Amino acid sequence: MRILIVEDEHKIAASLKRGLEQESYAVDIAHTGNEGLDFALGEEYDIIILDRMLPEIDGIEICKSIRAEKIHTPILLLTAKGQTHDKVEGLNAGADDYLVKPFAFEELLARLRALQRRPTKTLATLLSFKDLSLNTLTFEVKRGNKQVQLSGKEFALLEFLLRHIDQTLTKEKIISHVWNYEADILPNTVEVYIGYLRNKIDKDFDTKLIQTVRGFGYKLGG
Amino acid sequence: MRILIVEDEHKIAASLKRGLEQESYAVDIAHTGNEGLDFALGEEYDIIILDRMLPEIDGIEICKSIRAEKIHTPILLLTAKGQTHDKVEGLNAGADDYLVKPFAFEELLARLRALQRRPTKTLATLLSFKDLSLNTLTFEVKRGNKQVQLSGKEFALLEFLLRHIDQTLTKEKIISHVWNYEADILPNTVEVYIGYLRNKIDKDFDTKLIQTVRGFGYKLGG
DNA sequence: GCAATTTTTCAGGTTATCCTCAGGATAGTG
DNA sequence: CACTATCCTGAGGATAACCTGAAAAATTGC
Repeated sequence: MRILIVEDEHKIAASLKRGLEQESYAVDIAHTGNEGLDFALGEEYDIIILDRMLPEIDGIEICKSIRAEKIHTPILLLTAKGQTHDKVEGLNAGADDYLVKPFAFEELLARLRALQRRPTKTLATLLSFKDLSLNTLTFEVKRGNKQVQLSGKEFALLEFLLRHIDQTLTKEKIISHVWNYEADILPNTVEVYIGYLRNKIDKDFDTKLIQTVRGFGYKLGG
Repeated sequence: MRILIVEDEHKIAASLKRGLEQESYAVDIAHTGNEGLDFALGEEYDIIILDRMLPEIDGIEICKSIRAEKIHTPILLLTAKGQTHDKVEGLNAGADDYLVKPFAFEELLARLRALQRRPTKTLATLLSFKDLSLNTLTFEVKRGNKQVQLSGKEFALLEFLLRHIDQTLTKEKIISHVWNYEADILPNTVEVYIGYLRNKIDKDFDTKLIQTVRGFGYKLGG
């Protein structure tokens, strides 16, 4: 189990590290927010312990940044105040649990164990068809063994196609599931996006997966 | 994937929307129960997130109303209290899952993914007569075990015939149902399309399914 | 605030589909 | 059988569906 601690007070950080290593965790320490973010993005941790109050950046911001990078590692937020207001803010920012300072070390251990029990990693949904695959957790898309880079809308459209493999989907249906209410989208926009997907997914391959069913819509097939 | 959020607290709703859009969901927001019900009945959603406590109507009531309209979209109920009593009530009303506020955003994501993994109830869409079948969801048409490729109008005409199996349909009736009102269509056009259908459906088979009732119209029979 | 990316619209070319027409086939009637 | 209303069908122009390059509009990142 690998743990990252982001905490500016050196003494506290060091004592946590010692205690956790005693429990056979592998511990890294970052003393500033930026450093912490670098570690979190660069290495793979099983849990991140994040202080709410940091010199440069707010812990909440770090938390948001980590989530924005699609990293779903469980985050435990440490905070000096115990107001529920703070708690809600932290949870909304993407933290998984929340501990008020000062705390008993045993309490921390218990929370860490609870976070580890959480089945977050098993939740990845893998959608696939033939040699095309899409991971809704990591946003990775592959055709064959080649990684494909998609934009947000392209991804959403492909996900919708993959969730309805044996159906022919009309442009209207696609619009109503991939776009929201206030988006007023022309059918042609769907055609354009299908074109983009074809360029990225079908262009370099012999078997074309995205099929046009003239008069009805589109479907995955081949 | 399209999500409806019914939540009266604007801040929470907005922050959820932002977070979910980051995850490539298409999100609509309703701030009152009535508005939420309108959205749920009028649009197609893949998931509905429903706050338990709403100003006008109780979330539970919205939930019941949605189910009463035969809409089987997965519903996730948000509630401030964590009493099991509430939980049971929510699930009885037709909710599929249940989350206590405040919650970690990651937790919400996990629940949503779980709800999406459920097999969606697809309503029966198969029209058939003898060994002829038509699927309105996939737009597939089969005669015997042979797939038949129809154009849009041909499909619409055959669907109309299949929905009125015992009736003899006049050309006028066919025109007014298969074409739209302002379309000014000659009766001969129907004859032409009946011909197209016969070529694709009856030509290679001994028993002819499309019958002419001279002076009155056409019907499926044989 | 500016550059880069993404989203959306627009205008064009291409092609299957749609629809009409005209002439031929067929069924019903006297 | 002849006559007529009705139906069938091959041919072809009009139409609408689809694709695509490019540019406008919106969004994001620095």
